[in-house]
Amino acid sequence: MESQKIQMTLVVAEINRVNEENKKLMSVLKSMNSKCKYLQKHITSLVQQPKCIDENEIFNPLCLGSMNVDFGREVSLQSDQSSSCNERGEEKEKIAKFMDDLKLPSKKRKINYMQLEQTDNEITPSMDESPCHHGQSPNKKLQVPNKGFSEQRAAAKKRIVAERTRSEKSAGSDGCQWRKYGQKMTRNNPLPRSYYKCAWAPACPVKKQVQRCAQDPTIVITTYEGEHTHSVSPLAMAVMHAGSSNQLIGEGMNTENVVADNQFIPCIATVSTSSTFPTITLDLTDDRPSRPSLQLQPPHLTAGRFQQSSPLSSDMGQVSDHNERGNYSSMMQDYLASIKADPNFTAALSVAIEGSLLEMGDPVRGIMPKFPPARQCANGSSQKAFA
DNA sequence: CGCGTTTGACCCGCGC
DNA sequence: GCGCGGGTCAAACGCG
Ligand SMILES: [Zn+2]
Repeated sequence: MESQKIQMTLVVAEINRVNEENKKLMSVLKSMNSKCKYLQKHITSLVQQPKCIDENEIFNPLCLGSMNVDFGREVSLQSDQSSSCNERGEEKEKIAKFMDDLKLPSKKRKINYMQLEQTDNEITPSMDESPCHHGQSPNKKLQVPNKGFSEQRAAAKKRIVAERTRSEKSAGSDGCQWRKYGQKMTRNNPLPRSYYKCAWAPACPVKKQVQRCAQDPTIVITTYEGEHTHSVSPLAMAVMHAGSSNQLIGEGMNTENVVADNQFIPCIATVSTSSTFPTITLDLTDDRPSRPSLQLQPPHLTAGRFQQSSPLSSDMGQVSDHNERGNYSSMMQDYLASIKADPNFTAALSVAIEGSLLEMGDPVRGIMPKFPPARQCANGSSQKAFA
């Protein structure tokens, strides 16, 4: 009898706790919905504006602010509405001044700008030179010559997202499985750069580069390139699409300027068009204590669906936070990240979730996105798998 | 022994 | 044409 009473108390407490969480979730969903609406409205208005890029436009970095935003379909963002095409002379001067401010070797200031189309944009990492601000320096490799536009444009179809994280905050693991295939010392950074390929599917073209910041080795800059050819975990999705799903905070002379206000993913995505190409940098180094760090290791990993020895285990992988694995909080973050990654899905999901939250106790079970099965990379030589 | 990582070699594009 | 630098390859290595 006494034990039943205790059990009853526990159950009531649990119900209360779940109710509280439900309330929190409801408010989060509402806020996310309003943000989604705002973003979509914003995008719609931007898309309706006439493009200021024409076929002959070579030097107009302000127009290069147009970026690839993947909201299920690809749309274009003109990141600076105020800069019209009529002001190019003035803007050119600004750019020249900015480049001077960068104190780069003269050869590196020689920039060729490729034209960009709505679905044809490249978001570059500028992780070389890697100062601890959001990388803005032009990268030699990323300079695109005027010649060979078709090739460059084909290459530009690759989506590139740069992510800046603190290593001690689960920065390296992002819900995807990676195999390291190279490491290089780079000219402008005493710390090596690591090269990873997606190991979930042999044919998946996605690569990522990981480099620690020279001035603050705890900061890791991760650059993702390409789109997964397979379904990925919501976390990977969130990272790969975070440039569009996170609100943007501007810096530099031509950035999308929206105050970041995200309680669940402490990420500031910076879209910088001050350098050669627009850059999306996801700043996960935010230390605001009230905001839990992004749990980049999805909860399903705790069920042993991944190999213990992640490819990241030797370097960046040591940052995975085992203490919080599998707890409810991280699950919620994963879940929210996945929702944020797909705004089109958000509205429909939120209605369904809203209903289910009112009826059910568990707000998460049954609505987690489907994962691909963990793949053992056991098909012979790891190198040959990508030959 | 299998698998992932390491690391020197190689390739390629670019600037001079 | 040459040198430099970044990216990739692949044999060697190490770990479980
Ligand atoms: Zn992949």
